[in-house]
Amino acid sequence: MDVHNIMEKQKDVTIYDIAKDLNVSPSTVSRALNDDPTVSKKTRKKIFETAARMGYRSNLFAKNLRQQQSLTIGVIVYELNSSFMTAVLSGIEKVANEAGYGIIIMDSAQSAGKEMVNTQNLFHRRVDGVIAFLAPDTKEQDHFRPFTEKNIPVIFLDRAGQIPESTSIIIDNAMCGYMAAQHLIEQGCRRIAHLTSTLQHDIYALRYKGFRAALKENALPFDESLLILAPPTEEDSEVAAKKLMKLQPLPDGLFATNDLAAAVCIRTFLDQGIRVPQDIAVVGFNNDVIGKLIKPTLTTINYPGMEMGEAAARNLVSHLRQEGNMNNISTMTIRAELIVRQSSIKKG
Amino acid sequence: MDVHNIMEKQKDVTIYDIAKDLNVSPSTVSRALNDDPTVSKKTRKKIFETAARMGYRSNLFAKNLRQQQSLTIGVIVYELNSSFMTAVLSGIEKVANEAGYGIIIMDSAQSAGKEMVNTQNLFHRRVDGVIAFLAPDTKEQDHFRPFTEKNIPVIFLDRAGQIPESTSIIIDNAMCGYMAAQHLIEQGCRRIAHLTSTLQHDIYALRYKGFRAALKENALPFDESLLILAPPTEEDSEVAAKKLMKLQPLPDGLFATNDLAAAVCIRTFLDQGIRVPQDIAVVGFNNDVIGKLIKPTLTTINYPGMEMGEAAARNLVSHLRQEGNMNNISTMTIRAELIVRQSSIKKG
DNA sequence: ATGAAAGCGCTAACAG
DNA sequence: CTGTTAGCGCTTTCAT
Repeated sequence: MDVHNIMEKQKDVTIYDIAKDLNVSPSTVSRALNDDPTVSKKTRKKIFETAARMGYRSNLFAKNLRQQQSLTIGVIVYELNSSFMTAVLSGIEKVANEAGYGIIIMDSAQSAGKEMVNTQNLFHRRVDGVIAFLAPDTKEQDHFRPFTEKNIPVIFLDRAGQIPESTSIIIDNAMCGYMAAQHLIEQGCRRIAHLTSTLQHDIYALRYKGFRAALKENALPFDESLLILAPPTEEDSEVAAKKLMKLQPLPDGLFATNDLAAAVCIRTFLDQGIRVPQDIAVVGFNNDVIGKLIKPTLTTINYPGMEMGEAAARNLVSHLRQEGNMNNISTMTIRAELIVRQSSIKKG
Repeated sequence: MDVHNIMEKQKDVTIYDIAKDLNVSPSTVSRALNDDPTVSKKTRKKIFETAARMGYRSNLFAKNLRQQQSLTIGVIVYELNSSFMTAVLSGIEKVANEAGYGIIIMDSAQSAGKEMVNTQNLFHRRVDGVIAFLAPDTKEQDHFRPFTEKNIPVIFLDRAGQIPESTSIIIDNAMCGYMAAQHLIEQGCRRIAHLTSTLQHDIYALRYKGFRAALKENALPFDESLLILAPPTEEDSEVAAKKLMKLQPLPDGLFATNDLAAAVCIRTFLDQGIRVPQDIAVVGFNNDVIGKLIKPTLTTINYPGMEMGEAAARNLVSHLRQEGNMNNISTMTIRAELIVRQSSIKKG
């Protein structure tokens, strides 16, 4: 048996092989394969046939090396398992693919350190552009500098980037906070608690700001004990829920900036005999699938992932194509809306 | 010199630039940068300093072109938004990164067509190896042939691959089905329904087989009306739940092969006044986070994603390194276990 | 310990 | 419409 051949790497078919086989020049083969109209139909056809027959695959490395571009967009996310992220990703992919770009996804898994590694990785892979969700604990953004220094466009989603040359696509977080609070107030809530991750980050700070603004407009008091900070994990949210239940008097409303956190709170409340929405009305954030499965179903803010992804990719592609009509946008704001379900309805 | 270049794309620093700057040869620079011990400490140090100062980044395209390898593993998944997938991905990433490989993730979004595009894409990107979750509607696997023909190892997860040279990492689905049924029987269930996606696929067929085996062992009857087929989406699962509720007499147990489907069923049952677990005990599959948040909490089969991902990556890396000690494994089975929660407990 | 030179596979002037 | 040629940036013999 030919034991050796099994271990050996197959030699690849190149355009030279095709050229030799057909007695044409490599350039003609290259042109044909790239749909250059100057190649005659006849040779074109022959070339495609031979390429298929010989099992040719183009060598992206050589192509990229030569063309100084990778036709690839790097996407950095801070998590993968949320329907929001999935929606964003599919939006990006759709637009990018239509424009001839591939995407490569890197997950920072909630870690600023990993995010830094990912940016370096993408940089070395020479992506033509970057779409990034900053990790929750990312402070400064110098690790994106290498891109902007090389004129590689960077688009930030969700959290606005501080790099001047970059574009950010966000929602109006203050408005969302305002809507959530206003809705709870309309349902008769007078003592509304707020559960959020951290006020260090603008998205949460803004939601909180809008929330407070609504309270103020309605002349409702708010004391610091009603503000609970906890990462949106199952464990931390449960601890937060218990803190909420200890408040005297019990709040009659809760605005949580995360659906998972809201769901865990509702579960914990119900376990302790606190009724939702009768005793506490709850509003979440993100419109994750989970909100439709828990009892009561969860009122939430729809964070339009697909639209954001599409907007980001479209913007990036136009940057890359130097189309110029979108190049000077520094911030785009996507519309988000309140989805009312059972968890907040006190009034019929 | 061309003054216009200032506005144009930055020219990259190459090893030639470093070499010229230091009056050494490009080969020396290359060697130094790759930690070749034959380079003297002194020049080595100088080279690293100059590289950093000049903002050098190695050109992966040139390197890959030269070395005929990409140091990249392609990962194809059929969905992104499940905690199972996330766990698998992080397992893969951890092992791959430790071994010096990058990973590139492609989402087939439940579509065999997209899966085919993704395989071609990875093939052209010349990944050194592939880890794949087949899409639910993938029938034959010829699109993986190009890889095996070039001796590029392919590892299938979840669903066993049919390509002879490939390795598959799976769980014992029949055993899982058996465990689920056995548990329900022990809880006193006598008329157990089964909700699954399709019996076309071995994983579901095997779960069903194990389930039936347990019934038979306990001399319990099963008629075809108790078998409901539906894709594990929210909408389809709701339709399925309604079908289940129409059965006469009502089943007293349900084994669903997906946690989301199980959750939707429970919600629908409760909405109609059917109690869980008292009237129907429910067991799901996957151990998604959702199972801990719904009321009652969901008994399920823990599908150990992280372990599967690690096993897959470890196996692949050893293939690539020709270590030989794992090369002839065709199937690895990972242990899965039953996690008992409220939705199935009829007996204290 | 270092250098010279060739070549990985491709594309893009330029020349017919 | 097609061919010739040079070179993208890197690694790797082979030579010194």
